[in-house]
Formats: sequence, C-alpha cells, structure tokens
Amino acid sequence: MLQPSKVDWTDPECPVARSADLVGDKWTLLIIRDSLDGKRRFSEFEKSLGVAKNILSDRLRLLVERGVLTRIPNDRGTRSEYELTGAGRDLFTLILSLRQWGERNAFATGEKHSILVTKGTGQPPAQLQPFATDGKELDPEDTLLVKVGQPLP
Amino acid sequence: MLQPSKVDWTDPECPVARSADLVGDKWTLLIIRDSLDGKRRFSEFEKSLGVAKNILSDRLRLLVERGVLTRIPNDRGTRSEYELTGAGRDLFTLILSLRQWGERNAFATGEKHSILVTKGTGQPPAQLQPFATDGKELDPEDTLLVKVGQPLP
DNA sequence: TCATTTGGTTGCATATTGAAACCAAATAAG
DNA sequence: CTTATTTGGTTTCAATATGCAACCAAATGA
Repeated sequence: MLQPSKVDWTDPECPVARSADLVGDKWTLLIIRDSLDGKRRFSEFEKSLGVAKNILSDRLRLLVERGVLTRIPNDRGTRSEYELTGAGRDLFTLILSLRQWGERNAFATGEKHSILVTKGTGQPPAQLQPFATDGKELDPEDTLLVKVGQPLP
Repeated sequence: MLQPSKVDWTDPECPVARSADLVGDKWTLLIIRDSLDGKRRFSEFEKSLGVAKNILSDRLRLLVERGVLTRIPNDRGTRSEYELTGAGRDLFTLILSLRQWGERNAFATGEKHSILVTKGTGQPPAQLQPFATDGKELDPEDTLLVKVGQPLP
C-alpha cells in the first residue's frame, strides 16, 4: 500500500476519496501523464508543463513520498530521475479515462488534439468501459454504494 | 462540448489536461462521485463531504458553468437540485477508475472500505482495463503520444 | 404561529500558489 | 584545463484560494 502515515484522509473509507487525496490535483495528474509518456527529468516536466519550479518540486516530492514515483539519484545526489513505481504505472487506466473523457467532452467537433496510439497498429486504444461481472455494460444507475458495516441489500 | 469560453486551458491540445482543468480537483471529483451515487441537494453534498459551504457553493457553480451539472431551481429560485448532464454521467468511468486504483493501491490488506456493487448481482464491476483495438491488453510502454501536427511514425 | 432547516453569502485569518531571483553542482564549449 | 551554460532546485514575496464562523432570507415543520 502507498504511504499509510502522514496523509489524513478526507474520507478514509472511500477509495475514490483516497485516490483524490493522493493524485486528485491538476499538476499531479499531468506529472503522471508525462511519466507514463516516458519523461523522467525535472527539466522535462518543467518544459512540458510550464509549471513553476517550486510547485513542480513540491509535487515530485509528494509523489515520491506517496509511493507513486521513485527518485533515482544521479551519482552525487543531484540531477535525479523520477521513475513510476508499480502503483504509478497502475495509474495508466486513470489517465486514459481522463484522456478519453476529455476527447469526448472537452473539444469542439473538428478541434485538434494530441492522440495516444498503440505502437504496433498506430490506432488509439479501445474506449474504456465499465462492465458487470456477467459481462453486461454497466451504467451508474445499475450500481449501489455499500458503505463499511452496511449489509448488502 | 463543455463550455468553450472562460476556461483558459493549461495545455489546450491535450485531452488529459483539459479534463484535469475541468474536473481535476479533489472536491470536484467527490461531488461527481456523490452525484453518480444519486445525491442532488446542497445539504446532501455538504453532509457527505464535510466541505465548507462557500467551497461547495463555488464548485457547484463551476460544475454547472462547465456543463457537468444542471441546476434545477425549485419553484421560488432557491433550494435547487443539481443533476448530472450527459457529460457528467460520462464521468462514471473516470470515477470508477479512481475507485479501483484506490482499492488496489491505497488500502492496507484487510483494511475496510466502501464498495460499489451491481444492483442485480451484488458483485462489484469488472476491473477496467485498457485494450488495443485488436483486443490485446495495453500497457503504457506499448503506446505513443502523437502531438497535433506530428506525423504518425 | 413560531421554530427549525435549508441553501446559501460575507468577512476574515491562514494556507497555497506562482513569478522571479538566486545558487551550487554538473555539464559543455573553447 | 578554464570558462560559460544548463540543470535542479531553494528562497522570497505578492496574489490567490481555502476554510471557519457568523449571518441571513426563504422554505418547511411543529
């Protein structure tokens, strides 16, 4: 599990809220986007994001502290690189769902945007979609939130 | 498309960044989580989130302005309800991916958390997973980001 | 009718952000 | 080897955002 200490959760029993506490911040999400795209150096993130250095520094520190990135120091302690941990790579689905929602809802028709393609085929990934265990497509109305200690209805 | 005016995008050509600008904020994400769970009233969100009223008010306003929620006024203009738009309901996949990542990475083994279940079966949804169009599982290393104006390699 | 709840707004103190200046170590150029 | 430049930050400071508490009018309930 990602660093259990230090974080005081907004809503400790809700996995959505824990994720939001850990990575639910604009710059954090964009750093993860870039990490998944292979970027590793402070300057690469800075150039790609256009974020203030102190903020980038802070977010990288938090991401390392929370177990999403590993800091790999270069010889003399400086000029380190930042590499995704397992939990970090596991954020691929989240970033992809941000991307796909944005493509569907945040661009005017015809407006250009960057695309993610599969190296082999050159085609974009299939649309992520929620399914029930029986294989049927799942809509929000067909689901129910069961809180801790609550019986399954 | 969601409100084109007003937002000045962090990275206009990147769908991930546009999504992050629109919904990449902790309280915003939790409001959407609650909306998908059927909550509609100011007081319901307030009670569920424990957020300051002015912040809740601000985020609801932004979500309406951005086309994620619709405000349905009650008779005399007050005590309105907030309903998800199509783009809002379309965030189900995103919230589910936050939930599933959190379940996998933000809880110690054995630690309890709320769960989302399918009404019919009482079982949680299948894990969301990225696939290429050819049906193969897709890892981040197998993908490539193609920026606007860049030729497909 | 009177009390309470709801759905906010306002004011204020504190925390976070972001721009800019600064700096030492690493690297590149000559 | 020596000097110039780049890198990877830290520090400072002003502007902005947050969150608590008080307040309020309209709606609802007793």
